[in-house]
Parts: sequence; structure tokens; C-alpha cells
Amino acid sequence: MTDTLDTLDHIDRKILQLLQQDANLSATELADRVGLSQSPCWRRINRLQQAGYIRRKVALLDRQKLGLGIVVFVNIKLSSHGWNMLNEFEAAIVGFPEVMECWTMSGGMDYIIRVVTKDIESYEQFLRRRLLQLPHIQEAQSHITMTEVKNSTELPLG
Amino acid sequence: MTDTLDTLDHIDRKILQLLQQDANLSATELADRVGLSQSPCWRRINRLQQAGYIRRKVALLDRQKLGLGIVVFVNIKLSSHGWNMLNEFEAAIVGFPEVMECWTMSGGMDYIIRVVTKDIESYEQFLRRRLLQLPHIQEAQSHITMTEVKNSTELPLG
DNA sequence: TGTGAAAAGGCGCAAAC
DNA sequence: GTTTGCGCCTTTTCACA
Repeated sequence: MTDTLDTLDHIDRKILQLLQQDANLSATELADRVGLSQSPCWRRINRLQQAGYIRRKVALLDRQKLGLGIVVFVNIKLSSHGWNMLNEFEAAIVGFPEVMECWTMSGGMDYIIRVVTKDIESYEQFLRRRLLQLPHIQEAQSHITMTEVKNSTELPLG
Repeated sequence: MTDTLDTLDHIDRKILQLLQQDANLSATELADRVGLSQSPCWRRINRLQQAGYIRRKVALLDRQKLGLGIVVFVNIKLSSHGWNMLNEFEAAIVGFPEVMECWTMSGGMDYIIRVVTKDIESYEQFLRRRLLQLPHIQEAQSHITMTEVKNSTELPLG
């Protein structure tokens, strides 16, 4: 619980790597993929989980099959940069399920967000009725994506 | 198996919603969260999985704890747009573990990619020795992110 | 389709080595 | 780190409304 565990050997990394690809792998299966027996492997998994390296396990759904055809990147600039403005804006963004990502940027633009909706009409709805309703938005440039070449949750552990 | 299943009722959606948040939920647990008993719930899960709504289950790791401090969006423009160029470029991108996302864009820029590395030096390495080694890159604008406000894998099923 | 129960197997988990 | 083992829970199925 108070385990610092600030150093990972190559077996730990391999375990994490495999779990990034398939969270259903049991301790038993993982064990022989990394060349270990169950118990020590199970212990490592637990340590990794309790130390917070593994945040959660989730199901990834098929966006197209669910009828979510539109993905848009939006560059946003706020007109006012007070601490309260930023916090309010970010809280609102986190609350929008259509916004899957939001990052603050160094340089010109303040934020980049990625929005997912069913179609162009519903994107327009989101934009006008949700996003642009937020105060202090100076600029919001929408960049519609066409094809998803890669969209991974695997962090590079090389 | 040959089930088309092109219509999901609100229970299916709720199951998917819950699995998007926690892939470890058992059929039993899911059952009483959606107000059903185990068997029909289990059947729905199977249908959803076999119909491809659930693509995979993965572990999400802690980027910061793993020492991956740098996230950069790169806008890329190619100098030549032949079919072969695009395919070669995309194949290379998919092969780079540092690139977690890659989308083609409508409008000016051809691609946007999200790159994750350990630090600025390793990003520079990636840029010079990997990305800019690819042929036909006309322009690559790096936009370094500062803070991760939101980074979700949950598709909006509302 | 949803309900209830029930078999079988695997897995988490821990103890001893 | 290894091997062994117990008990639980999960998945999976079957008869029935």
C-alpha cells in the first residue's frame, strides 16, 4: 500500500505491455508469457495495480457500429485567462460526454479537444448549444477528421 | 453468430456504458445494475461481443507514473498525395509505438497525430530520427501539450 | 425474451518450501 | 521465486414461464 516501487524491471514492463493489449489475461496466462510461475506473477500484478501503474480496465467499443461517425478536433482560445475562468471551462468540458479528450497547449491556442458525435447535425447541436454557450470563448476552430488511421490506448513502454 | 443486431435497446446501451467504465464487471454484477437476472444479461453481453460492439478489453496505465511526461500533437502535411505515399506513410505511423493517435483531416492539414514520449529530448529524437525520416513530409508542426484535462475512452452513448 | 438454479471449471489468494 | 492447494466466484448451461 505504501509501496513506492519506482523501478520496474523488464518483466514488469512486459506484464504491463500485455495487459495494455488484453485486460482479460489471467495471472496464469500472463505467467507463462513472461516466463514465470503464477504466484510471483500474481504478486507483481498486484503490486503494479496497487502502486497505481494500472489505473483501470475498460472495454473499448466500436465507434462506427454505435453510429458515432463524426470526430472533430477543436482548437479553443479563451478571451480571459483568470484562474476561475480556466477552472469553470475545464469542469464544463469534463462534464461533456461528447468530449473525449481535452489538453491545454503551449503556444497560441489554449485548448485542443476531440469531440465525437453521431453526425454533422448533432455536432452542430453540440457546438452551438453546449460548447459555445460556455463563457469567455474567444475562438473555436473545428477540424473535422476523415479517417481513423490509429487510435490506441497503448502507452509506449519500449 | 450471424446476428445482425442493428438495434440496441436502453439495457444494451447501459451494459455497454458500464463496461466502458469497468471491464471487470461480471455478468452477475452487471445483471443487477441494469435490473436483470444473470442469464439474459449474460446472453446480451455475448451478443454484444460477438456482434463486435465490444472490440476488446484493455488495461489503462498511468502515463506519468511510467515516466512518459511529454504529449505532442503534430500537424503533418505531405508533399505528394499519391495513393502509395499515403499508404506508406500510414503504415509507418501505425508502426510507431510513440504515436497513439493518427487521423486524416479535411481541410488544410493532411494528418494530426498524438505522440507520447519520456521527455523533450526523446521527443526530439523521435521527430528527427523517425518521423522526419519518412519520405514526402512537407511540413510537421509540433504543438506541445501542458496538462491533460480529459482523456477518456468512453464513447458517448447518451 | 426473462427467470431460477445448478454444474464445472478456473482463478484469486495464501501458505509452505 | 517456486510449488501446492483450498474455496470462491464466474462462466456457462438447462428446464421453465
